[in-house]
Amino acid sequence: MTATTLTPSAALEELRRRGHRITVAREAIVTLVLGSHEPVTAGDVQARLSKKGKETNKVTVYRELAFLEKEGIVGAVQFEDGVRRYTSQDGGHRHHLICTQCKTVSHVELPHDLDAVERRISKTTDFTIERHELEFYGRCGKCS
Amino acid sequence: MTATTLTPSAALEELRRRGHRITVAREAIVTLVLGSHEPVTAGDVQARLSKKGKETNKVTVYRELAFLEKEGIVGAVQFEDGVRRYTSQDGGHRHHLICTQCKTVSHVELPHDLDAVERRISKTTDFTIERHELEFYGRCGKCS
DNA sequence: GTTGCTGCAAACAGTTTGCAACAGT
DNA sequence: ACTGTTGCAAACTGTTTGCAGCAAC
Repeated sequence: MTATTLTPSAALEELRRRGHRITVAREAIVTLVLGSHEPVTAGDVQARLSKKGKETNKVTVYRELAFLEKEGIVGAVQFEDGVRRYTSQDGGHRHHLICTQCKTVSHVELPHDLDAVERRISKTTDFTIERHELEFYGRCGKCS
Repeated sequence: MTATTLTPSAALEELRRRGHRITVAREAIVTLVLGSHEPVTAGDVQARLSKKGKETNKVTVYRELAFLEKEGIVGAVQFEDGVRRYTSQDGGHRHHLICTQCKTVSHVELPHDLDAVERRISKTTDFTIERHELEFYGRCGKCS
């Protein structure tokens, strides 16, 4: 459900509707993150903007990414290097396949997600699950 | 399999057998981490040592934890705050239940772990899974 | 013209490194 | 006495905060 792809322009329009300003930096960052297939770090974002001649202060990048996350435009994940990564949320919840060699991140979607596992935990503990985070570490096709 | 509990003294003996020295700091840190039921950060370790009157430089704590991980005495995990945590590895692989309110971490062990899920991924992708990391975020019994 | 957004400097947390002194064997 | 281990200072990375100026509306 709600697996519709959020385009950069739709996202910007939604932000404007909510009373936020559409600045050069905001537009560039929204476009970049929503257009990327892998989760990107603040550093990635700044570097890619810079490569396009759009120099942006890193503080602005951090603030903008936090803002977009708060507004629900992008999602955030964190792997074991402890660095925050941002990504589009198309297609709902994803699990990550992280190559320990080349560090590339790809996705899998599981048909029933972890429904069975979560049901079992609800039954055996008094913990109320809100969400989960699942990453697989190993070797991608190119590195194995 | 190999769900035997590793006691601090057994761990220290093993380290000595491998030719490492048993120093005051090493003994204290091994005992502390293996005796803790929740994963602990380097900061936790230093604070608890300090509370016992065993002041230890934080650099030593970091180095010792890294050493113990390399030697396979303790395991490391990282949640979404990006802080490294160390824990005993008794009972093999664990999944974490992290309360978003009180930050307490507890464990679950799943009877067949994620075997079915991993088999499915092996079948549908060319990724070779070495291990996985699964955390559930939500509310613990006390906080719900 | 408001006021949200940006950039700079500076602070901050967690972690790592270089090197001299020290302590376990 | 050898050399692994420690502690101190200092660097380093990722991230956050305070504040004055700017730019989107």
